[in-house]
Amino acid sequence: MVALTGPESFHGLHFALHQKRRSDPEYLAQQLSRDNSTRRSRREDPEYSAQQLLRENSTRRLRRLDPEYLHNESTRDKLTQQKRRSIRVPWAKALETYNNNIKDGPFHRCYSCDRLFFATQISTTDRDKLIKNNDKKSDDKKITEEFLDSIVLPELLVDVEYSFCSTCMTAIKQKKYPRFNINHSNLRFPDVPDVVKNLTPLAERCVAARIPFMKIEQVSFDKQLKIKSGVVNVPIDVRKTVESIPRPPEESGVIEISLMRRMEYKNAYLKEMIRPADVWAAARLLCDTPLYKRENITMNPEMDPNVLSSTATDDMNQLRIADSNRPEEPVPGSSELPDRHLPEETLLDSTDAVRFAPGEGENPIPMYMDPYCEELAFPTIWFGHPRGVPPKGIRLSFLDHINSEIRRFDRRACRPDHILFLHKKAQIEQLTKQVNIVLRKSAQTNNITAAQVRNKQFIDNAVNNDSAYRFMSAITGSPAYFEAQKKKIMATVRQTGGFTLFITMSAAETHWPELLVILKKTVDKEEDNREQALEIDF
DNA sequence: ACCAGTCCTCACAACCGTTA
DNA sequence: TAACGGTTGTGAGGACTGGT
Repeated sequence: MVALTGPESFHGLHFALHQKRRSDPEYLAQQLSRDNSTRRSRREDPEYSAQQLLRENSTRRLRRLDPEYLHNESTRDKLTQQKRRSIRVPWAKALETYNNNIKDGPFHRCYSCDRLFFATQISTTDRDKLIKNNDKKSDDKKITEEFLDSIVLPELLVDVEYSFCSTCMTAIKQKKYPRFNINHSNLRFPDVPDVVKNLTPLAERCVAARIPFMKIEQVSFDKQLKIKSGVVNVPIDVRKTVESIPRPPEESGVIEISLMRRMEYKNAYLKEMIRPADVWAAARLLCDTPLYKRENITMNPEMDPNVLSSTATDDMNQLRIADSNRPEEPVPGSSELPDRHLPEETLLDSTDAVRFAPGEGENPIPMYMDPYCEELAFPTIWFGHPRGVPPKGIRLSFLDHINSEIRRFDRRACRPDHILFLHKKAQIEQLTKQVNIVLRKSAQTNNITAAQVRNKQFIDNAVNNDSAYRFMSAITGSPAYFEAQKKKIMATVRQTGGFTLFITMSAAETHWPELLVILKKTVDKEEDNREQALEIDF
Protein backbone atom coordinates (compact mmCIF):
# COMPACT_ATOMS: atom_id res chain seq x y z
CA MET A 1 0.00 0.00 0.00
CA VAL A 2 2.69 2.37 1.02
CA ALA A 3 4.76 1.28 -1.88
CA LEU A 4 1.99 2.24 -4.28
CA THR A 5 1.64 5.82 -3.27
CA GLY A 6 5.26 6.74 -3.65
CA PRO A 7 5.91 5.45 -7.15
CA GLU A 8 2.47 6.52 -8.30
CA SER A 9 3.15 10.18 -7.74
CA PHE A 10 6.62 9.74 -9.11
CA HIS A 11 5.32 8.01 -12.17
CA GLY A 12 2.60 10.59 -12.73
CA LEU A 13 5.25 13.25 -12.95
CA HIS A 14 7.47 11.03 -14.99
CA PHE A 15 4.81 10.27 -17.63
CA ALA A 16 3.97 13.90 -17.97
CA LEU A 17 7.59 14.66 -18.70
CA HIS A 18 7.78 11.73 -21.03
CA GLN A 19 4.77 12.91 -22.95
CA LYS A 20 6.05 16.47 -23.05
CA ARG A 21 9.27 15.26 -24.58
CA ARG A 22 7.39 13.14 -27.05
CA SER A 23 5.40 16.12 -28.19
CA ASP A 24 8.62 17.48 -29.64
CA PRO A 25 8.52 16.00 -33.18
CA GLU A 26 12.28 15.88 -33.46
CA TYR A 27 12.63 13.96 -30.23
CA LEU A 28 9.86 11.59 -31.22
CA ALA A 29 11.42 10.88 -34.61
CA GLN A 30 14.73 10.11 -32.94
CA GLN A 31 13.12 7.77 -30.49
CA LEU A 32 11.17 6.03 -33.20
CA SER A 33 14.15 5.40 -35.42
CA ARG A 34 16.12 4.12 -32.41
CA ASP A 35 13.30 1.83 -31.44
CA ASN A 36 12.86 0.56 -34.94
CA SER A 37 16.48 -0.32 -35.44
CA THR A 38 16.67 -2.23 -32.17
CA ARG A 39 13.44 -3.99 -32.95
CA ARG A 40 14.68 -4.99 -36.34
CA SER A 41 17.88 -6.42 -35.00
CA ARG A 42 15.99 -8.22 -32.27
CA ARG A 43 13.55 -9.68 -34.73
CA GLU A 44 16.42 -11.18 -36.66
CA ASP A 45 16.75 -13.69 -33.86
CA PRO A 46 14.55 -16.58 -35.06
CA GLU A 47 13.63 -17.60 -31.53
CA TYR A 48 12.45 -14.12 -30.63
CA SER A 49 10.47 -13.65 -33.82
CA ALA A 50 8.83 -17.04 -33.36
CA GLN A 51 7.77 -16.05 -29.86
CA GLN A 52 6.47 -12.73 -31.08
CA LEU A 53 4.48 -14.51 -33.76
CA LEU A 54 2.99 -16.90 -31.26
CA ARG A 55 2.03 -14.09 -28.93
CA GLU A 56 0.66 -11.99 -31.71
CA ASN A 57 -1.48 -14.78 -33.08
CA SER A 58 -2.89 -15.90 -29.76
CA THR A 59 -3.87 -12.37 -28.76
CA ARG A 60 -5.20 -11.71 -32.22
CA ARG A 61 -7.43 -14.77 -32.06
CA LEU A 62 -8.72 -13.67 -28.70
CA ARG A 63 -9.38 -10.18 -30.04
CA ARG A 64 -11.20 -11.59 -33.01
CA LEU A 65 -13.56 -13.51 -30.73
CA ASP A 66 -15.25 -10.17 -30.02
CA PRO A 67 -17.79 -9.77 -32.85
CA GLU A 68 -17.58 -6.01 -32.74
CA TYR A 69 -13.82 -5.99 -33.04
CA LEU A 70 -13.97 -8.53 -35.87
CA HIS A 71 -16.51 -6.45 -37.72
CA ASN A 72 -14.41 -3.32 -37.35
CA GLU A 73 -11.27 -5.04 -38.52
CA SER A 74 -12.91 -6.67 -41.53
CA THR A 75 -14.53 -3.43 -42.70
CA ARG A 76 -11.15 -1.69 -42.33
CA ASP A 77 -9.44 -4.49 -44.24
CA LYS A 78 -12.11 -4.54 -46.91
CA LEU A 79 -11.71 -0.85 -47.58
CA THR A 80 -7.95 -0.96 -47.83
CA GLN A 81 -8.03 -4.09 -49.98
CA GLN A 82 -10.50 -2.56 -52.37
CA LYS A 83 -8.36 0.54 -52.53
CA ARG A 84 -5.28 -1.53 -53.17
CA ARG A 85 -6.98 -3.44 -55.97
CA SER A 86 -8.44 -0.41 -57.64
CA ILE A 87 -5.10 1.35 -57.99
CA ARG A 88 -4.35 1.92 -61.64
CA VAL A 89 -0.77 1.18 -62.57
CA PRO A 90 0.88 3.72 -64.85
CA TRP A 91 1.73 2.46 -68.31
CA ALA A 92 5.50 2.65 -67.91
CA LYS A 93 5.37 0.63 -64.74
CA ALA A 94 3.03 -1.94 -66.23
CA LEU A 95 5.37 -2.31 -69.17
CA GLU A 96 8.30 -2.81 -66.85
CA THR A 97 6.47 -5.54 -64.93
CA TYR A 98 5.54 -7.19 -68.19
CA ASN A 99 9.12 -7.11 -69.41
CA ASN A 100 10.28 -8.66 -66.17
CA ASN A 101 7.58 -11.28 -66.22
CA ILE A 102 8.38 -12.55 -69.69
CA LYS A 103 11.96 -13.16 -68.63
CA ASP A 104 10.73 -15.95 -66.40
CA GLY A 105 11.02 -19.32 -68.02
CA PRO A 106 10.27 -22.84 -66.92
CA PHE A 107 13.22 -22.82 -64.54
CA HIS A 108 11.46 -24.06 -61.46
CA ARG A 109 11.74 -27.69 -60.55
CA CYS A 110 8.96 -29.60 -58.82
CA TYR A 111 10.55 -31.55 -55.97
CA SER A 112 8.13 -34.43 -56.52
CA CYS A 113 7.79 -34.97 -60.27
CA ASP A 114 11.02 -33.20 -61.36
CA ARG A 115 9.20 -31.44 -64.17
CA LEU A 116 10.04 -27.83 -64.97
CA PHE A 117 7.49 -25.07 -64.40
CA PHE A 118 7.03 -21.34 -64.56
CA ALA A 119 7.19 -19.49 -61.26
CA THR A 120 3.42 -19.03 -61.13
CA GLN A 121 2.76 -22.74 -61.50
CA ILE A 122 4.75 -23.72 -58.48
CA SER A 123 4.37 -23.09 -54.76
CA THR A 124 7.12 -23.19 -52.19
CA THR A 125 6.78 -24.11 -48.52
CA ASP A 126 9.00 -25.07 -45.64
CA ARG A 127 9.30 -28.77 -44.99
CA ASP A 128 8.48 -28.11 -41.33
CA LYS A 129 5.34 -26.22 -42.23
CA LEU A 130 4.00 -29.10 -44.31
CA ILE A 131 4.33 -31.38 -41.32
CA LYS A 132 3.07 -28.80 -38.81
CA ASN A 133 -0.04 -27.80 -40.77
CA ASN A 134 -1.70 -31.04 -39.76
CA ASP A 135 -3.91 -29.87 -36.94
CA LYS A 136 -7.21 -29.90 -38.77
CA LYS A 137 -6.61 -33.17 -40.58
CA SER A 138 -7.68 -36.64 -39.58
CA ASP A 139 -4.93 -39.02 -38.52
CA ASP A 140 -4.62 -40.89 -41.83
CA LYS A 141 -4.27 -37.62 -43.76
CA LYS A 142 -1.47 -36.24 -41.60
CA ILE A 143 1.76 -35.67 -43.47
CA THR A 144 4.59 -37.51 -41.80
CA GLU A 145 8.36 -37.23 -42.13
CA GLU A 146 8.53 -40.64 -43.80
CA PHE A 147 5.88 -39.68 -46.33
CA LEU A 148 7.82 -36.59 -47.36
CA ASP A 149 11.07 -38.52 -47.50
CA SER A 150 9.54 -41.03 -49.88
CA ILE A 151 8.18 -38.31 -52.16
CA VAL A 152 10.85 -35.66 -52.47
CA LEU A 153 13.74 -36.23 -54.87
CA PRO A 154 16.59 -37.74 -52.87
CA GLU A 155 19.14 -35.19 -54.07
CA LEU A 156 16.91 -32.32 -52.90
CA LEU A 157 15.86 -33.77 -49.53
CA VAL A 158 18.37 -31.66 -47.61
CA ASP A 159 16.70 -28.40 -48.66
CA VAL A 160 14.67 -26.46 -46.11
CA GLU A 161 12.16 -25.17 -48.62
CA TYR A 162 10.34 -27.51 -50.98
CA SER A 163 8.70 -26.45 -54.25
CA PHE A 164 5.84 -28.44 -55.69
CA CYS A 165 3.74 -28.04 -58.79
CA SER A 166 0.03 -27.65 -58.16
CA THR A 167 -0.76 -31.22 -59.28
CA CYS A 168 1.70 -32.75 -56.86
CA MET A 169 0.81 -30.29 -54.09
CA THR A 170 -2.89 -31.20 -54.15
CA ALA A 171 -2.02 -34.88 -53.90
CA ILE A 172 0.54 -34.36 -51.15
CA LYS A 173 -1.86 -32.32 -49.03
CA GLN A 174 -4.22 -35.30 -49.07
CA LYS A 175 -1.32 -37.59 -48.31
CA LYS A 176 -1.60 -39.33 -51.66
CA TYR A 177 1.29 -40.17 -53.91
CA PRO A 178 1.30 -37.74 -56.86
CA ARG A 179 0.80 -39.58 -60.14
CA PHE A 180 3.94 -38.13 -61.64
CA ASN A 181 6.08 -38.62 -58.57
CA ILE A 182 9.47 -39.80 -59.73
CA ASN A 183 10.21 -42.12 -56.81
CA HIS A 184 6.85 -43.75 -56.33
CA SER A 185 5.87 -44.13 -59.99
CA ASN A 186 9.30 -45.42 -61.05
CA LEU A 187 9.84 -42.65 -63.56
CA ARG A 188 13.51 -41.99 -62.94
CA PHE A 189 15.83 -42.15 -65.94
CA PRO A 190 18.60 -44.72 -65.57
CA ASP A 191 22.15 -43.51 -64.95
CA VAL A 192 24.13 -43.66 -68.15
CA PRO A 193 27.91 -44.13 -68.15
CA ASP A 194 29.81 -41.29 -69.84
CA VAL A 195 31.02 -43.52 -72.67
CA VAL A 196 27.46 -44.18 -73.74
CA LYS A 197 26.14 -40.74 -72.89
CA ASN A 198 28.68 -38.95 -75.08
CA LEU A 199 28.18 -41.09 -78.18
CA THR A 200 27.70 -39.08 -81.36
CA PRO A 201 24.38 -39.57 -83.22
CA LEU A 202 25.79 -42.07 -85.69
CA ALA A 203 27.79 -43.89 -83.05
CA GLU A 204 24.56 -44.24 -81.10
CA ARG A 205 22.92 -45.76 -84.19
CA CYS A 206 25.76 -48.29 -84.39
CA VAL A 207 25.09 -49.65 -80.91
CA ALA A 208 21.31 -49.29 -80.90
CA ALA A 209 19.28 -52.46 -81.32
CA ARG A 210 16.63 -50.59 -83.30
CA ILE A 211 17.05 -47.93 -85.96
CA PRO A 212 13.99 -45.72 -86.27
CA PHE A 213 14.31 -44.49 -89.83
CA MET A 214 12.65 -41.10 -90.08
CA LYS A 215 12.62 -38.42 -92.72
CA ILE A 216 13.61 -35.34 -90.74
CA GLU A 217 13.80 -32.18 -92.79
CA GLN A 218 14.75 -28.61 -92.15
CA VAL A 219 12.01 -26.12 -92.84
CA SER A 220 12.15 -22.51 -93.95
CA PHE A 221 15.00 -20.10 -93.21
CA ASP A 222 15.34 -20.80 -89.51
CA LYS A 223 15.97 -24.49 -90.21
CA GLN A 224 13.57 -25.95 -87.70
CA LEU A 225 13.08 -29.67 -88.01
CA LYS A 226 10.00 -31.50 -89.13
CA ILE A 227 9.22 -35.15 -89.66
CA LYS A 228 7.83 -36.33 -92.92
CA SER A 229 5.75 -39.50 -93.16
CA GLY A 230 6.16 -42.28 -90.64
CA VAL A 231 8.84 -44.00 -88.66
CA VAL A 232 10.21 -47.30 -89.89
CA ASN A 233 11.38 -49.24 -86.89
CA VAL A 234 14.08 -51.69 -87.99
CA PRO A 235 15.65 -54.23 -85.64
CA ILE A 236 19.43 -54.37 -85.92
CA ASP A 237 21.98 -57.03 -85.21
CA VAL A 238 24.22 -54.88 -83.02
CA ARG A 239 27.03 -57.37 -82.96
CA LYS A 240 27.27 -57.52 -86.71
CA THR A 241 27.15 -53.74 -87.01
CA VAL A 242 29.78 -53.04 -84.40
CA GLU A 243 32.08 -55.75 -85.63
CA SER A 244 31.84 -54.55 -89.20
CA ILE A 245 33.15 -51.10 -88.34
CA PRO A 246 36.72 -50.87 -89.58
CA ARG A 247 39.29 -50.45 -86.88
CA PRO A 248 41.99 -47.81 -87.22
CA PRO A 249 45.43 -48.77 -85.92
CA GLU A 250 45.45 -46.48 -82.88
CA GLU A 251 42.81 -46.24 -80.24
CA SER A 252 42.32 -42.54 -80.88
CA GLY A 253 41.74 -43.22 -84.58
CA VAL A 254 38.73 -41.66 -86.25
CA ILE A 255 36.95 -42.83 -89.38
CA GLU A 256 34.15 -41.48 -91.48
CA ILE A 257 31.07 -43.61 -91.80
CA SER A 258 27.88 -43.36 -93.81
CA LEU A 259 24.79 -45.07 -92.55
CA MET A 260 22.64 -46.14 -95.49
CA ARG A 261 19.06 -47.24 -95.65
CA ARG A 262 20.04 -49.56 -98.47
CA MET A 263 23.37 -49.98 -100.10
CA GLU A 264 22.02 -49.15 -103.55
CA TYR A 265 20.74 -45.76 -102.40
CA LYS A 266 22.89 -42.81 -103.34
CA ASN A 267 22.37 -40.58 -100.31
CA ALA A 268 23.41 -41.52 -96.82
CA TYR A 269 20.92 -41.50 -93.96
CA LEU A 270 23.63 -40.20 -91.65
CA LYS A 271 27.27 -39.37 -92.26
CA GLU A 272 29.78 -38.69 -89.55
CA MET A 273 33.27 -39.13 -88.14
CA ILE A 274 33.27 -41.68 -85.34
CA ARG A 275 35.79 -43.30 -83.00
CA PRO A 276 35.38 -47.07 -83.29
CA ALA A 277 37.04 -47.53 -79.90
CA ASP A 278 34.22 -45.56 -78.27
CA VAL A 279 31.57 -47.53 -80.11
CA TRP A 280 33.11 -50.74 -78.85
CA ALA A 281 33.37 -49.53 -75.28
CA ALA A 282 29.73 -48.47 -75.33
CA ALA A 283 28.59 -51.72 -76.94
CA ARG A 284 30.41 -53.74 -74.31
CA LEU A 285 28.68 -51.86 -71.48
CA LEU A 286 25.30 -52.13 -73.16
CA CYS A 287 25.56 -55.89 -73.46
CA ASP A 288 25.27 -56.12 -69.67
CA THR A 289 21.99 -54.20 -69.52
CA PRO A 290 18.60 -55.87 -68.99
CA LEU A 291 17.10 -55.10 -72.39
CA TYR A 292 20.19 -56.08 -74.36
CA LYS A 293 20.32 -59.34 -72.43
CA ARG A 294 16.66 -59.86 -73.21
CA GLU A 295 17.48 -59.43 -76.90
CA ASN A 296 20.46 -61.78 -76.54
CA ILE A 297 22.96 -59.22 -77.77
CA THR A 298 26.56 -60.14 -77.09
CA MET A 299 29.97 -59.04 -78.32
CA ASN A 300 32.99 -61.05 -79.23
CA PRO A 301 35.63 -59.76 -76.84
CA GLU A 302 38.40 -60.86 -79.18
CA MET A 303 37.26 -58.27 -81.70
CA ASP A 304 37.47 -55.38 -79.30
CA PRO A 305 39.90 -52.74 -80.58
CA ASN A 306 40.31 -51.47 -77.03
CA VAL A 307 41.95 -54.78 -76.22
CA LEU A 308 43.77 -55.05 -79.50
CA SER A 309 45.21 -51.56 -79.56
CA SER A 310 47.33 -52.30 -76.54
CA THR A 311 49.14 -55.06 -78.37
CA ALA A 312 51.95 -54.59 -80.86
CA THR A 313 51.39 -53.74 -84.51
CA ASP A 314 52.32 -57.20 -85.78
CA ASP A 315 49.17 -58.40 -84.07
CA MET A 316 47.31 -56.71 -86.85
CA ASN A 317 47.91 -59.86 -88.86
CA GLN A 318 46.00 -61.87 -86.33
CA LEU A 319 43.20 -59.39 -86.54
CA ARG A 320 43.01 -59.87 -90.29
CA ILE A 321 42.81 -63.62 -89.83
CA ALA A 322 40.06 -63.19 -87.31
CA ASP A 323 38.27 -60.97 -89.75
CA SER A 324 38.36 -63.43 -92.57
CA ASN A 325 36.93 -66.12 -90.33
CA ARG A 326 33.88 -64.09 -89.70
CA PRO A 327 30.78 -64.75 -91.82
CA GLU A 328 30.53 -62.39 -94.73
CA GLU A 329 28.33 -59.33 -94.66
CA PRO A 330 25.01 -59.94 -96.42
CA VAL A 331 23.69 -57.88 -99.31
CA PRO A 332 25.22 -59.84 -102.12
CA GLY A 333 25.22 -58.21 -105.51
CA SER A 334 25.87 -54.75 -104.24
CA SER A 335 28.92 -53.30 -105.88
CA GLU A 336 29.50 -50.89 -103.04
CA LEU A 337 29.98 -53.40 -100.27
CA PRO A 338 31.74 -51.78 -97.39
CA ASP A 339 35.31 -52.94 -97.43
CA ARG A 340 36.30 -53.56 -93.88
CA HIS A 341 39.81 -54.45 -94.86
CA LEU A 342 40.80 -51.22 -96.49
CA PRO A 343 44.38 -50.27 -95.76
CA GLU A 344 44.43 -47.78 -92.95
CA GLU A 345 46.03 -44.94 -94.87
CA THR A 346 43.36 -45.09 -97.54
CA LEU A 347 40.71 -45.11 -94.86
CA LEU A 348 41.95 -42.08 -93.05
CA ASP A 349 42.78 -39.99 -96.10
CA SER A 350 39.89 -41.02 -98.25
CA THR A 351 37.13 -38.53 -98.87
CA ASP A 352 34.74 -41.41 -99.49
CA ALA A 353 33.26 -42.56 -96.22
CA VAL A 354 32.81 -46.18 -95.35
CA ARG A 355 29.24 -47.04 -96.17
CA PHE A 356 27.14 -49.60 -94.45
CA ALA A 357 23.48 -50.47 -94.18
CA PRO A 358 22.86 -52.46 -90.99
CA GLY A 359 19.10 -52.34 -91.44
CA GLU A 360 19.03 -53.71 -94.93
CA GLY A 361 17.26 -57.01 -95.32
CA GLU A 362 15.76 -56.81 -91.84
CA ASN A 363 12.01 -56.81 -91.47
CA PRO A 364 10.69 -53.64 -89.86
CA ILE A 365 8.57 -54.15 -86.74
CA PRO A 366 5.54 -51.89 -86.28
CA MET A 367 6.19 -49.63 -83.31
CA TYR A 368 3.07 -50.63 -81.43
CA MET A 369 4.07 -54.28 -81.59
CA ASP A 370 7.56 -53.64 -80.28
CA PRO A 371 7.21 -52.92 -76.56
CA TYR A 372 10.76 -51.69 -75.98
CA CYS A 373 11.47 -50.10 -79.35
CA GLU A 374 12.08 -46.70 -77.86
CA GLU A 375 14.47 -47.84 -75.15
CA LEU A 376 16.36 -49.97 -77.66
CA ALA A 377 16.50 -47.21 -80.26
CA PHE A 378 17.90 -44.58 -77.89
CA PRO A 379 20.56 -46.21 -75.72
CA THR A 380 22.07 -42.81 -74.80
CA ILE A 381 18.81 -42.01 -73.04
CA TRP A 382 17.70 -45.36 -71.65
CA PHE A 383 20.99 -47.29 -71.53
CA GLY A 384 19.27 -50.57 -72.24
CA HIS A 385 16.87 -50.23 -69.33
CA PRO A 386 13.10 -50.55 -69.75
CA ARG A 387 10.88 -47.65 -68.83
CA GLY A 388 9.74 -47.98 -65.20
CA VAL A 389 6.27 -49.31 -64.48
CA PRO A 390 4.18 -47.43 -61.90
CA PRO A 391 2.89 -49.46 -58.93
CA LYS A 392 -0.65 -50.74 -58.68
CA GLY A 393 -3.25 -48.04 -58.39
CA ILE A 394 -1.41 -45.50 -60.52
CA ARG A 395 -2.16 -45.49 -64.22
CA LEU A 396 -0.01 -43.54 -66.60
CA SER A 397 -0.80 -43.45 -70.29
CA PHE A 398 1.92 -43.26 -72.90
CA LEU A 399 1.23 -39.55 -73.26
CA ASP A 400 1.61 -39.14 -69.49
CA HIS A 401 5.03 -40.76 -69.71
CA ILE A 402 6.04 -38.46 -72.55
CA ASN A 403 4.77 -35.45 -70.63
CA SER A 404 6.91 -36.39 -67.68
CA GLU A 405 10.02 -37.22 -69.69
CA ILE A 406 10.01 -34.16 -71.90
CA ARG A 407 9.42 -31.66 -69.12
CA ARG A 408 11.94 -33.32 -66.82
CA PHE A 409 14.78 -31.31 -65.28
CA ASP A 410 17.05 -33.89 -66.89
CA ARG A 411 16.88 -32.67 -70.49
CA ARG A 412 18.14 -35.87 -72.10
CA ALA A 413 14.82 -36.79 -73.71
CA CYS A 414 14.59 -33.47 -75.55
CA ARG A 415 16.54 -34.21 -78.69
CA PRO A 416 14.83 -33.36 -81.97
CA ASP A 417 14.99 -36.92 -83.30
CA HIS A 418 13.70 -38.36 -80.03
CA ILE A 419 10.86 -35.87 -79.74
CA LEU A 420 9.75 -36.45 -83.32
CA PHE A 421 9.94 -40.18 -82.73
CA LEU A 422 7.78 -39.85 -79.63
CA HIS A 423 5.34 -37.71 -81.56
CA LYS A 424 4.86 -40.39 -84.17
CA LYS A 425 4.61 -43.13 -81.62
CA ALA A 426 2.03 -41.17 -79.65
CA GLN A 427 0.06 -40.59 -82.83
CA ILE A 428 -0.04 -44.28 -83.62
CA GLU A 429 -1.00 -45.02 -80.04
CA GLN A 430 -3.85 -42.55 -80.26
CA LEU A 431 -5.02 -43.99 -83.58
CA THR A 432 -5.12 -47.57 -82.40
CA LYS A 433 -7.04 -46.49 -79.34
CA GLN A 434 -9.55 -44.58 -81.45
CA VAL A 435 -9.97 -47.49 -83.83
CA ASN A 436 -10.78 -49.70 -80.88
CA ILE A 437 -13.38 -47.24 -79.68
CA VAL A 438 -15.00 -46.88 -83.10
CA LEU A 439 -15.14 -50.63 -83.56
CA ARG A 440 -16.57 -51.12 -80.10
CA LYS A 441 -19.20 -48.46 -80.67
CA SER A 442 -20.32 -49.86 -84.00
CA ALA A 443 -20.12 -53.39 -82.67
CA GLN A 444 -22.65 -52.41 -80.03
CA THR A 445 -25.06 -50.82 -82.47
CA ASN A 446 -24.82 -53.29 -85.29
CA ASN A 447 -22.85 -56.48 -84.98
CA ILE A 448 -20.04 -56.49 -87.48
CA THR A 449 -19.06 -59.81 -88.93
CA ALA A 450 -15.99 -60.76 -90.88
CA ALA A 451 -18.13 -61.21 -93.94
CA GLN A 452 -19.45 -57.69 -93.62
CA VAL A 453 -15.98 -56.18 -93.40
CA ARG A 454 -15.03 -58.02 -96.57
CA ASN A 455 -18.09 -56.66 -98.31
CA LYS A 456 -17.21 -53.50 -100.24
CA GLN A 457 -20.75 -52.18 -99.91
CA PHE A 458 -20.54 -52.30 -96.10
CA ILE A 459 -17.28 -50.34 -96.03
CA ASP A 460 -18.69 -47.76 -98.45
CA ASN A 461 -21.70 -47.31 -96.19
CA ALA A 462 -19.46 -46.91 -93.17
CA VAL A 463 -17.46 -44.24 -94.97
CA ASN A 464 -20.61 -42.44 -96.03
CA ASN A 465 -21.79 -42.45 -92.42
CA ASP A 466 -18.47 -40.96 -91.32
CA SER A 467 -17.96 -43.69 -88.77
CA ALA A 468 -15.09 -45.17 -90.74
CA TYR A 469 -12.83 -42.17 -90.59
CA ARG A 470 -14.24 -40.05 -87.80
CA PHE A 471 -11.64 -41.50 -85.47
CA MET A 472 -8.99 -39.52 -87.33
CA SER A 473 -10.40 -36.25 -86.02
CA ALA A 474 -7.97 -36.37 -83.12
CA ILE A 475 -5.03 -36.16 -85.51
CA THR A 476 -4.17 -32.55 -86.32
CA GLY A 477 -4.15 -31.92 -90.05
CA SER A 478 -6.16 -34.95 -91.12
CA PRO A 479 -9.29 -34.43 -93.27
CA ALA A 480 -11.46 -35.63 -90.40
CA TYR A 481 -9.76 -33.10 -88.13
CA PHE A 482 -10.59 -30.21 -90.44
CA GLU A 483 -14.09 -31.56 -90.82
CA ALA A 484 -14.51 -31.40 -87.06
CA GLN A 485 -13.03 -27.88 -86.92
CA LYS A 486 -15.38 -26.73 -89.68
CA LYS A 487 -18.34 -28.04 -87.73
CA LYS A 488 -17.19 -26.15 -84.64
CA ILE A 489 -16.86 -22.89 -86.57
CA MET A 490 -20.27 -23.30 -88.21
CA ALA A 491 -21.79 -23.88 -84.79
CA THR A 492 -20.13 -20.69 -83.50
CA VAL A 493 -21.43 -18.71 -86.46
CA ARG A 494 -24.93 -20.02 -85.89
CA GLN A 495 -24.75 -18.95 -82.26
CA THR A 496 -23.00 -15.61 -82.43
CA GLY A 497 -23.33 -14.51 -86.05
CA GLY A 498 -20.68 -13.98 -88.69
CA PHE A 499 -17.13 -12.99 -87.89
CA THR A 500 -15.98 -9.43 -88.38
CA LEU A 501 -12.29 -9.69 -87.61
CA PHE A 502 -9.69 -12.37 -88.14
CA ILE A 503 -6.33 -12.19 -86.43
CA THR A 504 -3.46 -14.45 -87.41
CA MET A 505 -0.67 -14.65 -84.87
CA SER A 506 2.75 -16.20 -85.07
CA ALA A 507 5.33 -16.63 -82.34
CA ALA A 508 8.29 -15.50 -84.50
CA GLU A 509 10.53 -17.28 -82.04
CA THR A 510 13.74 -16.34 -83.84
CA HIS A 511 13.06 -12.68 -83.06
CA TRP A 512 12.22 -13.38 -79.48
CA PRO A 513 15.36 -12.79 -77.43
CA GLU A 514 13.75 -13.60 -74.08
CA LEU A 515 12.80 -17.04 -75.36
CA LEU A 516 16.34 -17.68 -76.58
CA VAL A 517 17.74 -16.71 -73.17
CA ILE A 518 15.23 -19.02 -71.50
CA LEU A 519 16.14 -21.89 -73.81
CA LYS A 520 19.84 -21.37 -73.19
CA LYS A 521 19.21 -21.53 -69.48
CA THR A 522 16.96 -24.61 -69.46
CA VAL A 523 18.78 -26.64 -72.06
CA ASP A 524 22.43 -25.79 -71.48
CA LYS A 525 22.07 -24.49 -67.90
CA GLU A 526 23.92 -21.36 -69.02
CA GLU A 527 23.13 -17.75 -68.41
CA ASP A 528 22.95 -15.72 -71.57
CA ASN A 529 22.02 -12.09 -71.79
CA ARG A 530 19.54 -10.46 -74.08
CA GLU A 531 22.12 -8.68 -76.22
CA GLN A 532 23.95 -11.89 -77.00
CA ALA A 533 20.67 -13.54 -77.88
CA LEU A 534 19.85 -10.77 -80.34
CA GLU A 535 23.15 -11.35 -82.11
CA ILE A 536 22.41 -15.01 -82.85
CA ASP A 537 22.37 -15.45 -86.58
CA PHE A 538 19.82 -17.68 -88.25
C1' DA B 1 15.28 12.13 -4.06
C1' DC B 2 15.26 13.76 -8.44
C1' DC B 3 16.31 13.84 -13.30
C1' DA B 4 17.41 12.57 -17.99
C1' DG B 5 18.34 9.30 -21.25
C1' DT B 6 17.89 4.78 -23.08
C1' DC B 7 15.99 0.45 -23.68
C1' DC B 8 12.34 -3.06 -23.41
C1' DT B 9 7.64 -4.85 -23.77
C1' DC B 10 3.03 -5.03 -25.19
C1' DA B 11 -1.15 -4.36 -27.87
C1' DC B 12 -2.70 -2.97 -31.85
C1' DA B 13 -2.89 -1.09 -36.65
C1' DA B 14 -1.57 -1.30 -41.23
C1' DC B 15 0.09 -3.61 -45.04
C1' DC B 16 0.29 -7.40 -47.99
C1' DG B 17 0.60 -12.12 -50.10
C1' DT B 18 -1.89 -16.34 -50.18
C1' DT B 19 -5.80 -19.22 -50.13
C1' DA B 20 -10.36 -21.27 -49.79
C1' DT C 1 -13.15 -11.71 -52.93
C1' DA C 2 -13.35 -12.24 -47.91
C1' DA C 3 -10.53 -14.08 -44.63
C1' DC C 4 -6.24 -15.59 -42.71
C1' DG C 5 -1.89 -14.99 -41.11
C1' DG C 6 3.02 -13.16 -41.57
C1' DT C 7 5.49 -8.96 -41.06
C1' DT C 8 6.49 -4.34 -39.79
C1' DG C 9 5.51 0.04 -37.67
C1' DT C 10 3.49 2.92 -33.85
C1' DG C 11 2.33 4.65 -29.42
C1' DA C 12 2.17 3.97 -24.77
C1' DG C 13 3.74 2.20 -20.39
C1' DG C 14 7.39 1.11 -17.77
C1' DA C 15 12.17 -0.50 -16.19
C1' DC C 16 16.96 0.37 -15.79
C1' DT C 17 21.10 3.19 -15.28
C1' DG C 18 23.99 6.76 -14.10
C1' DG C 19 24.58 11.49 -12.77
C1' DT C 20 23.53 15.38 -9.59
